[in-house]
Amino acid sequence: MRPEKQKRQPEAERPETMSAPPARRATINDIARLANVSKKTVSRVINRSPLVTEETRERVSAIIREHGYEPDPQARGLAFRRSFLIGLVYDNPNAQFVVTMQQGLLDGVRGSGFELVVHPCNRQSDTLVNDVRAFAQRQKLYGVVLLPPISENNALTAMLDELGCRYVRVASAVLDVPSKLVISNDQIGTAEAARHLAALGHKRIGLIEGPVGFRSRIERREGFEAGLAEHDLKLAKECCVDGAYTFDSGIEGARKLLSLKNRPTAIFACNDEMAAGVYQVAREMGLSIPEDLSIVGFDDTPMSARLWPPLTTIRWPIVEMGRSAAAKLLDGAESEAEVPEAKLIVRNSTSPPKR
Amino acid sequence: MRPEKQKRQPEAERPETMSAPPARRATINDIARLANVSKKTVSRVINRSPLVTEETRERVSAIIREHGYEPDPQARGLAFRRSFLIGLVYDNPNAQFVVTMQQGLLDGVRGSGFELVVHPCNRQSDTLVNDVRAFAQRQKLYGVVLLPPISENNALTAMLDELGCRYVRVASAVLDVPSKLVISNDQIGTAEAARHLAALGHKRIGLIEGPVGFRSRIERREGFEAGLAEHDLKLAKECCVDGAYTFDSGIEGARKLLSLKNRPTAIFACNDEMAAGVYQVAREMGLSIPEDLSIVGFDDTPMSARLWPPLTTIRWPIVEMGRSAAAKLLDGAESEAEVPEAKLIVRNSTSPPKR
DNA sequence: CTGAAAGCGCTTACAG
DNA sequence: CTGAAAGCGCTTACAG
Repeated sequence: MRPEKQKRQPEAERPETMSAPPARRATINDIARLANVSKKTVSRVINRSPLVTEETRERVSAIIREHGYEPDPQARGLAFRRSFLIGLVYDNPNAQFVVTMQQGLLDGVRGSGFELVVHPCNRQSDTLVNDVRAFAQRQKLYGVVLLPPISENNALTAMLDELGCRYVRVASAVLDVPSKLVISNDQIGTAEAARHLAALGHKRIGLIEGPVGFRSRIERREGFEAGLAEHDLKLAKECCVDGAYTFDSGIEGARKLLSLKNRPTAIFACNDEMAAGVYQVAREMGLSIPEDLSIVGFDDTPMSARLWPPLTTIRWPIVEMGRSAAAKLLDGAESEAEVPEAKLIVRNSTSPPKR
Repeated sequence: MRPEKQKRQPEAERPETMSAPPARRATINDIARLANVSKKTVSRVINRSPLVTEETRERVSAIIREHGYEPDPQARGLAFRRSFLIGLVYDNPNAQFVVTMQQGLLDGVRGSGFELVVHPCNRQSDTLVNDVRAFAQRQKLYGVVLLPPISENNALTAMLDELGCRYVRVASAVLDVPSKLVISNDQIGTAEAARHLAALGHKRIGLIEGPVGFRSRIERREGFEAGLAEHDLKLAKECCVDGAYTFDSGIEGARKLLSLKNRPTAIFACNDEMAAGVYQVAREMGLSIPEDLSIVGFDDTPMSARLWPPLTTIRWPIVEMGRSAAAKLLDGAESEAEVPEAKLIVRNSTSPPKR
């Protein structure tokens, strides 16, 4: 609360070039008067109530259009006891993912009168649930979109249920009912990556996993193993190392894998950042990519195409997932927006193993 | 408007696990009753009006705290004829910049009760101004933050003035009064980059510029030339090529520069994306970095450190700029938040020229 | 199918 | 310094 601020020098802030205050916008009362109906009837038209004769609806609609009337979301929200705001709650270090998701959500929300309010937060914080509760409660959010990994937090969704606040989770596994879930199907992409490497002839393959506690860690690994299994390949125990979806953890993981006596001819890093770390270690060790080492990432960030050689990686349909999340929030389960599958983008970081 | 949606199966959406509806939150009336004052007095306390005795203020504040009362921003907004929402209006392809800026803005807004509503838009669209007007008007935005390059659009700010909607522009040049401007001082960073290259002994230096029409194009170039001038160096005409802040434009620019008969020993690309394009061309041509070609970028995106060799680039204080923008919007000109200067991050893409 | 009254939770403008 | 009344622009619950 910093409300006194707006009272300070209220005139001084008005630049001299400022023209007369803008004409008052039409309200529901204006429309009602002009249409010769009660405001309640205008309200019914706004809210698409069936309890209006076609003729009345036409007349009122015409006047609404004519005057460019738009109902005030604030007033409407106050009466509805619910705002027209959608909260985007996330704790994701991947800026590209967040911005792309925002774009998809905004796509899905376009023309609906809803707005997107961003709310980054800290997964580690022990006030996380209370923070989000305060946010949802204070703004009387219409709904919330939860991005991974905090979309996996059931304490969060339990709190939202308690509040009666809708939500949609974007997640890599079936963590909820379909109407509250947009699933990323990481397995499909990682299985394809595994098939690709196997088809190239790689037998000994390294895996740098996501962080423990992230659902995507499990999904990506399982998909990858399933893909290998189709080629009767298995991941050697020593060829699996932990990662944290960070560049540094990719470096660390690659060091471990590439210092193995029998070192892998290919490495699948569970995201592009870690794959970039593998590049770095390969360079330090004088291994050339892909001749000495094939590398596959996950995300298809812009960076992946800037690396040298350009990285083979998995692209997932983030924009479409965002659109779908918005649709589920606004329209409920009824709208099953199409979300294409993740797919492998083959570039130049993969080739058959030497010899 | 899709208001009928929320009426459909209102019960069905309530999961069975859902506990009783949450206790009604305290309102101004509850506090007034409990404190034995009128709601107007509570309102005065909320709004830090001086017209309340210290004793009354104490008593009311205690009850507010005790009940965890928070005034409803929607109701307050309706009465104030202004919301507590800040619009972030941008058309910037750099996801990292946008997310980092969001973070800074949110930092600056924290605890104030204001929220950030994202509104990406299209610079090219001829309905841009009307789109933003509708947005600001409909939501009765408290204020708007404009990111480059649309922060340079005076039609936009004129419209906002006309609406009486505060704004702060984030821009690379003095485009407005200080209270409405957070300046990025690109010149400081690019001058340093020039000095760095000159000090290394480069004489023939190439420049890949930003897109025509972007103010940062001019600023970055001028700073760079100023830095060179300190070492009595000048940019050869044929060594300046247009860019568009995209990877592809960096490739194109680098091709031109590196096919010059007397080719530059160093290239300054006006952002990291274009610098990545220069890497690519250098590789294609068999030039090694930095031995055959030194490269400097601008932005210090995470990618810049993943390139090989890691890119020397200019880091600007995006978070601090965001904080400053929020402070200016909320507190007015009075708060002159500190914004550090841009600075050169020297990595391994620069060295003295060969021979 | 339509509307008058009351209310959502605040603040304004006016008294005192 | 404090408060009763009216109002912000909508919707709810209730009549008819």
